[in-house]
Amino acid sequence: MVSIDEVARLAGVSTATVSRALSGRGHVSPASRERVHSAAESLGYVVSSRASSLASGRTRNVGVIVPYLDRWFFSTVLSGATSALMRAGYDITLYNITADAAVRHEVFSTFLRRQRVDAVVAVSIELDADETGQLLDLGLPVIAIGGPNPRLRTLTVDDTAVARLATEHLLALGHHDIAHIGASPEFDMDFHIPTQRRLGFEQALADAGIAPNPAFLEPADFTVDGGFRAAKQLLGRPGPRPTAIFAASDEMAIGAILAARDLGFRVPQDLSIVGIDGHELGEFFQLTTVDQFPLGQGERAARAILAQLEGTDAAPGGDLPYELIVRGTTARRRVGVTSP
Amino acid sequence: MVSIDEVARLAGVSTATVSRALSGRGHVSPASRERVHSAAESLGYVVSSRASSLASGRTRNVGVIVPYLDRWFFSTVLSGATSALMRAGYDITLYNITADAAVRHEVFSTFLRRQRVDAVVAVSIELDADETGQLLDLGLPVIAIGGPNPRLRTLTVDDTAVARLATEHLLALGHHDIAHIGASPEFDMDFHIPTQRRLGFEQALADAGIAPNPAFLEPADFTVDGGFRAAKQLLGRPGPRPTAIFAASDEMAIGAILAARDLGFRVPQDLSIVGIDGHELGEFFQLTTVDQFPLGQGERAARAILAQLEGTDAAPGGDLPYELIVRGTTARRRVGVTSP
DNA sequence: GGAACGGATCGAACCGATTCGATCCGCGCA
DNA sequence: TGCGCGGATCGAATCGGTTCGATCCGTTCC
Repeated sequence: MVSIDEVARLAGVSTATVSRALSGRGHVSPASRERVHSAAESLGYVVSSRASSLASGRTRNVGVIVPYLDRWFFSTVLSGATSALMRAGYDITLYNITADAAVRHEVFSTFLRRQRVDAVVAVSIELDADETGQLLDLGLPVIAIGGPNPRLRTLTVDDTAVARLATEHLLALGHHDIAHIGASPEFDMDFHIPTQRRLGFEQALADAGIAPNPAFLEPADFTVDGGFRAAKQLLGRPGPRPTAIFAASDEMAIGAILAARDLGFRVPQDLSIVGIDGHELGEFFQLTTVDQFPLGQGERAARAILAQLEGTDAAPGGDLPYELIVRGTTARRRVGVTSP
Repeated sequence: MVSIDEVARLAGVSTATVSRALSGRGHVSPASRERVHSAAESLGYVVSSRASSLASGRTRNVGVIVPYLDRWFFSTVLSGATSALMRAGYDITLYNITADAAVRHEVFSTFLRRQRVDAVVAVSIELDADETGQLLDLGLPVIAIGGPNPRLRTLTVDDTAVARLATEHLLALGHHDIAHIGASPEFDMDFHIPTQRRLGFEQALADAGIAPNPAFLEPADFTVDGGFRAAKQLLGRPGPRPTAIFAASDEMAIGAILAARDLGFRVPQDLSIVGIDGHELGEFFQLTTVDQFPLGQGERAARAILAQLEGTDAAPGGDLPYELIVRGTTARRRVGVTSP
């Protein structure tokens, strides 16, 4: 490997000047700068991050913690974050916290403390008090996407408002008998998002003066299959039947569409369905949804971290955008034909 | 941050001994080892990878290059690789080569040369000669998953054999009129996998003495939507109609299932459909497929790299497993009812 | 009993950059 | 002409570990 000394020799300057010329810090005459750059180029020299980070304390590397890699939502956020960071010249070190509690603990107690990263982005992770503390202890810029955490700088979407928006869309179309596929009320403590979405749903109903029907609350696990099963229950069960379904994720909404078709219900004529997320398959299924732009979430997190790192810190975290995308799975309630 | 000197002082030994005790290299008496470990623990000391890697040349970090993050197949391979590497105590630095040619070039010419990684795993990337050369120049262990590359150690599945297996499954069920959704013959040079799969398809037909029907070759882009459109063409067009479809990916196969339903064809009674990959939704759609265990691919790549890094290099790359999973979307051809 | 051996330990050189403080020099101004 | 100032540059200290070579010492074996 080429070292800075060879570049210095070839350019006829000291290593100090090479360092300043290449990093852009401190004064270097245009002539020297040019000589250094062409010497570096002709030798194929790239600054060793090992040495550079030891001496300067900067790594040009951002740690990203994700709970799942093989789920569409998370990998999309990650994709947005990585491309923005790489464009800025940063490397990304990936910490995949999947399932295994031992690994998860190790990440916070060891991996992150190796001084390998300049900053940390935590994507949609429910951090407990210990983990939050360990993150803070690093003394680095930290951004958490998702779930509010008062001790951390966060980028959050208002999950309750999102759910309310989806529900209000159905209400505006004349639906009263609206079912929800998502969190079971007992799940409350563990994971915030499903619960927030259920609360938003209930708020919207309450605002419209509609009493919640417990039979219209069907728990599911946020997968297509889960949505499919839940919808089959809602539609197949004897007794009153909803005219619309609000699913807490697009995957579940897609499952619900397929279940409805299976049972002979036409969407949206017989049943309206709305989801949340902005899933890549939403377009294909003509799914009405509240998009929360996961790619954009990753990019915003990256920009926020970069702003902190470069010192031009303007944005103090903030709210993430969302938007109702009306496509083909929702329609006005058909009066008089609804409940056969 | 705690440094090695503090640990040495607390344990009453030299920094050299601390280093040997914690890394497990060289001789340290059990007593000293114990004192060092408990000193380190009580101080919350973690070896600085900056300093350690500069001094030793080892980073405990593996670079992983992926072409897409937001596609199921790649993120699943990545997930398998990361969890295996993290379990072994390695960090993962992620290089996402998506689209942008400038970034892609930068990765090979700069990012990877920063001496940040001990080894590189390239996931399903078609590397050109330059890129292969740059990878080799790093002088590090490199493993490529996917596409054969004579200059690199690779882990590959025999794409032609996989496609042949899928096709032979349909043949064995009595189908003669089999369509293929996948690569167009003109695409040949760019990307190997679609072409290999088409060739396997054609080989299997030839072996069975069936002349290929150009009208039964429908190009598509490996997405659900692409498979959907392709199947609509195949099934809706006037003229002879296939009794079975072999799609070159599960996503396209799922699109084909939905298209068939749309048009009123029953799967598998009227139409058999088989895919490739082992997609997470395969189970839900009861899709018959040739699974290639992407999670396992990532794990195997990780193990191969670890073996090279730890010196216990036994496995010289090799072939990846695949397996026909017969579920509900394929059945015997219904004699006499096939072509209305 | 002494040489040979090998485990335990230490001091110090070293990895390859960054950056502080010092020196040098040209220029403007009194 | 002399002085002060600031840009350009350099030497050397520094970052925090790892590891080489040397020292020390208790065993084993002639």
